[in-house]
Parts: sequence; structure tokens; C-alpha cells
Amino acid sequence: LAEQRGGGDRRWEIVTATIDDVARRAQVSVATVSRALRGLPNVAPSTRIRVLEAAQDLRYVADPSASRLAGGKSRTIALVVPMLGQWYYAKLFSGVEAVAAAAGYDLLPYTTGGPGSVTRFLDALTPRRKVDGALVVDVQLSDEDFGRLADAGIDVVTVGVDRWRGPGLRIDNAAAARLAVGHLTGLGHERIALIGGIDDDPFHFSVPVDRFGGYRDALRAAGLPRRPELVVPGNFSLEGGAEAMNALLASPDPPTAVFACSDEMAIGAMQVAQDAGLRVPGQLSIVGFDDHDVAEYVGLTTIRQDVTGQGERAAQLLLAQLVGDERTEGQEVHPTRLIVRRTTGPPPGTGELR
Amino acid sequence: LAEQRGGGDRRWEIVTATIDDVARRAQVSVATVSRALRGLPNVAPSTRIRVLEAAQDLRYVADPSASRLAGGKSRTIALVVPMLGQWYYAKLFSGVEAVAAAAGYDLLPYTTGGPGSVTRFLDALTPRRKVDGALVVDVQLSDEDFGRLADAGIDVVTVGVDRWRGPGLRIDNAAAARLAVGHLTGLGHERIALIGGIDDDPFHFSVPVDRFGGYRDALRAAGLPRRPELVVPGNFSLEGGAEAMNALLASPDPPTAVFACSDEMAIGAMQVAQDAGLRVPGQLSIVGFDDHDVAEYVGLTTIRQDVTGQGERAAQLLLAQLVGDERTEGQEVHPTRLIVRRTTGPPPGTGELR
DNA sequence: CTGAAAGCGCTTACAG
DNA sequence: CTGAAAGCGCTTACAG
Repeated sequence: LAEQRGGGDRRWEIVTATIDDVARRAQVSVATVSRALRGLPNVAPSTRIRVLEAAQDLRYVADPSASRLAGGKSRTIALVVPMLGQWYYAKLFSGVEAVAAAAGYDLLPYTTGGPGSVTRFLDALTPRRKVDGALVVDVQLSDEDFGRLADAGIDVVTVGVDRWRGPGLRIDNAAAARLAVGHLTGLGHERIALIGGIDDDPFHFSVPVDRFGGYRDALRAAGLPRRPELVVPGNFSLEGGAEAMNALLASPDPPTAVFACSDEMAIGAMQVAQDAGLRVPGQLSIVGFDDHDVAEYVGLTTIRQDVTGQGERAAQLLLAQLVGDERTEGQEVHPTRLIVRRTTGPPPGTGELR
Repeated sequence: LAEQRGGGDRRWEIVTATIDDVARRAQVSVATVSRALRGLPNVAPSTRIRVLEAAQDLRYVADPSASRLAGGKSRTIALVVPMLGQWYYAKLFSGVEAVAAAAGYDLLPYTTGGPGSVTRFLDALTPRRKVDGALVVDVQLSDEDFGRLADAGIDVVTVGVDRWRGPGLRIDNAAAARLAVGHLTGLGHERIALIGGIDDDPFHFSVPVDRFGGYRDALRAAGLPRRPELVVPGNFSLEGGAEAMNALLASPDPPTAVFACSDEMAIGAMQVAQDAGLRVPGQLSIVGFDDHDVAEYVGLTTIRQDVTGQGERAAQLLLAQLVGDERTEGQEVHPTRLIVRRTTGPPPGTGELR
């Protein structure tokens, strides 16, 4: 059905049916074809059927560029993340992609990369309304940034963004951290380290800040003093976790337990501890965060969150606004819970008498 | 500089400069603006400078939909993968994204999901030439499929696709598997299991087939008999690896070594083995494949490949075709190498006398 | 319920 | 080296 035109010495090109072809075959105007195919009202049922059949016969697919240029809708959403390739973002991405694809929306990933490039992404997206909506993940936009998106008519849903009253979802990082550290204080630990944020964080993540808050609260609730030397950055990577653990072990009075703000950091830390001859959890307890796929297989006690599910839900929220024009204001708080495995136990010397 | 128009009771919309605005400001025609801005020849240097300045003053950005409709180029490439969210694809993705973004290209991810949806993706991409090029990863397209893409004028670069003579890259899976299994036979193992492919594989991955071939060759080279009961599927997941190991341990005569076709399967298998009370590598040796981020931290002996680097390179190959019109025919074979860590040793009873 | 026509913002022969 | 004009394939008031 795809005829070929040209036939000179150059590469042949497939000619796809245009809206004109469909109109001719269905014996109506292009305006009617456009209305019928997009399910708009004011089309006689019999006409609609004729158009639908003609379109199917010709395998007609509307040219997205032409639609966008004429109508302003691109059926594309942007996924704005600080980086790709990390476990968390990969999982979130796959959830978003599945929902977007099912709804017939294209997905445009944007990596903000560094601090300056938030502006770069806004410049790329805003002026031409390349996308109908944007899913902003862990990127702390200013009010002005959100304003630019709104002015451009781009709907926004956030994941993990504080100080934004618009639609979105996040977890209660402080509460989750309290849970993790409370588990350790409950076991009797008194010297509990935090492997957390990023020194000189270019992204202004709120995640490490909030988890630090929970850590601090849990110590206070247990009546424990806070020791600044036990709080070290870990960059949310395996390497960072390993380095952090090395630093902690080098201190004059090392911790008996560690709360790492991601499972990747926890695994890095655990490895270093074991290499140093420490038994886990006999001599050192470790709690992670995320419930990474491998957490179960290394027996890591951790805080579980459903990242893929969050991605799916966020995409649904955005699509609801785009398609149904439903405005869901406010932030959903998704659940987290403590999964106790084999890396936590009472501190050494407590008499492991059972 | 972005004026606002409208001002009724509805949402205000930002008005961005169009090519007409730039033309007026630079006192030339829109045709000249178009040529000057895209770096085409036949523009007087002084004119070009005037146009460039005018565009900058107005923060002009060409509307991609209009460009695409008029010119046929979309400055977008598709990344076609079987799935997202796995370590391998996430890493590859981040490599591709970095290069594409740097070149000013948008990236459109397509998940083929199941067998039928290869057609679905072609239907979505082909008729309207939504993308200029496609990076096809691990998806075994038929000659007809490749033909459709070529007819639509879409340049293709593959990663991990056999039986395709066009441009692309892959690793030598058979050789890598021989290396891994040869390491085990060299240590004296005679009962070596393979945790590999997928039963009833919907994607027709060539990866597991090729790695199985290498396994078989290595056994033969060592003069060892092949035992079908030691070859089990693992689905390339942690869970699959764990199940496979359970099955192997339940057999009457379990292996003394395992070659798993991915690190994720290897880690799942290792966990099951340790839970069953087996010492690794004392009683069971394990080799993985990929050099996953966590491999180093669980001490896994494995085959290393540079996945992010492959993604970057593949994107460069595709962009070279798109931008410079350089046709790189043929497949690059990227290197792999054996990384020996702490999960492999001589088989039990060999006298670990060193 | 339907159609003719204008217009979205570019690119590309074609003339000059 | 530059410009006037046609055209890419749609959507959307506006009439009827």
C-alpha cells in the first residue's frame, strides 16, 4: 500500500498516505478527517466510520510535526532527571516509559547534568513547547523555573521535589531515615554513622538533607549525642560508600553501626568493612536505603521504596492532566518500610547470647 | 525579551521570536536567515554576523516541528532496546544520551517489550520519519525490517546484533565465554555449569546462544564431556540466577564451578550457594559476565566489558552518518577481558595447598 | 454535521 | 550572494 515515487537514480522513498489521501478516499474534506480521527464531536457516525475505514486501508498515521505545528500538541513528555545510569533513575525511567508508551506518548529524556544545565534544559524545552508536559525528578527548580514552564503551557509533575505545591509525589525521607536509625538505636547502638550526601552538591538534592534530618531526630529521640565526625558524604555511589567507610574506620573511635542513604553506598561500605576484617553484623551493623535489586542477595537490611511504581504513578498523574485535564494538586506521599535482613544486629560486646 | 500577547482572561502565553522577527531585525529575508543560521554556504560573512546577532538578541530558536515539516530532518534519534531498567541497558543508555545531548540531538527511547512489538515500533517510526536515525540494541530485526528502515531513510547503527553487515558494534561473546570457562578448566574444574539463556526467548537474543557456544568450545578444548543437566536458563536476572543455582544444587551430582552469563545471575547464584552452606570459592567457583558496578564489591570474578563506552561509541557512529554522512560499514568488535577476583579457585579436594 | 480557507514556522528550488 | 514564493501536512475558526 505504500507506493513508491521518484524512481530516478537516487534512493527511492516511501510515500505515506496524507490526510488528503484519506479525505479523497472517504469522500469528505480534510477538516472532517481531522475531526473524525481525533474523536472530536460534530461528526456523523456514518461519516466517522467511513473515515476510519479509509484511514485504516491506507495505513494513515498523522504526521506529528504537522500536527504539532498546526495544533500545538506534541504528544511528547519530557523526563527530567539529574543523571541516568544509576539504579534509581533506571527503575523510575522504566516505569515512566511503560505508562507513556501505553498511552501513545513519546518520551524525551533530559539529563540536567550539572547546576548550569537546568537553565539549558529550560531553554531547550520552553520556547517551542517541544513537549506537552514534563516529569521533573529530584531537580530542585526555582519558582521562576516553574513559572517559565507554566507560561509555556507545559504541565509539570514532580518526583522527589520539595517546596513545590503542584502535583507530584515523593516519599517521606525524614520519617524513613528515622525508621532506619531507630532500628539501630533499638538494637542498642550508640555510635551510629551516617553515610550520606554530597559535598558541595551541584543538584541541591533535598533527599540527603531530609534523611540527615531523620538521622538527627532518631539520635535525639534515643538520647544519643550527635558526633559530627560520624557524618560523611558518600555521593550515592558504591565507590563513595567505600571511601566513606574507609574514613570512618580510620577515625579513633569507629562506629558500631552505619546508616547509608542508598543501598549502593551501603554495599560499598560493607565490602570495605569486611575487607578490614570486621564481621557484619557481629562487629558492624549496616542499614541501606532503596531496596536495590541486589540488596536481597547481599542480605542487606534496608528501607524499601517502590521506585518503578513511583515512575508509573507519576506518569499517570501527568497523563491525567494532559489528556483528561484533571488537575491533581498536591503531593502524594508514597510509603516506605524497613526490611530487616542479615546486616543488622546488636552492637559488639552486648553479649550476643541467644 | 519574551513579550506577552493575549491578555484576556485566559492563561497568557509567551510569544517567542520567529524567523520573521529575526529577518526583520537583521534586515534580510527569512531564506537568508535560514541559511545563515544553519551554516549553509552562499551567505556573505557580514550578513551572517548580522543574522547571528539578531537571533541572539531575540533568543531565537527554530521550531523543530516546522523545520522537520519543511525540511525532513528531526534531529532526533531512536534508541531501540528490548527493555529498560536492567543494569546493562541503563548504562548503555546513559552513554548514548550523553553523546546525543552534546550533539544537540534528542533521544527517543523505544522498548520493544515483546516479540510482536518490533513491528509496532517500526509502524510508529517508519511512516513519518519521526527520527533521523535509530540505534538498535540486542533486537534481532529481520532483513525486511532493516529494509523498511532503509526505505524510510532512517540510518541504523546496531549494538549486539549479529547477521547484519551494516554499521554497528558488538563484543565477541563466544570468545569471552571461552575465556571465562577456560579460566575454570585451567583451575582444574571438570563439572562446570552454565547459567545462561532464556527458555522460549521472545527476543531471539543472540547473546546467550553465542556464550553457550563459547562454553561448549572451552569444555571441548579441555577434553571434558558436556553434561546437558548442567546447562540451565537464568533469564539474566538475580531471581533467575538464584533459581538456576537451586536447580543445580538439587541435582545428584552438582557442579564445582558455574559460569553465569551475567553478573546479576552470578550474584543470585552465589547467594543461594552461600545460603546452602557452600563456601565460595572453596566448594564452588563462580564467574560472571559484564563487570556490573557491584561485581567488584562482592569480589566476583567476571568478564569485563565497557557498556557505557559502547553506548557512547554507537551514538558517535550514528551521528557521524547523520551529520557528516560518513558511512562506516561493518561491525566493530569491542574488547572484553577476564577480571579474576575472589569467587574462583581450584575445585574442592584438589588440595588447596599453597 | 460539513467544507473552504487561512495559517502554524520553517526549508528549498528557482530567479536574479 | 539574496529574495519572493511555494509547499511541507496538519488544525482551527468561520460560514453555512
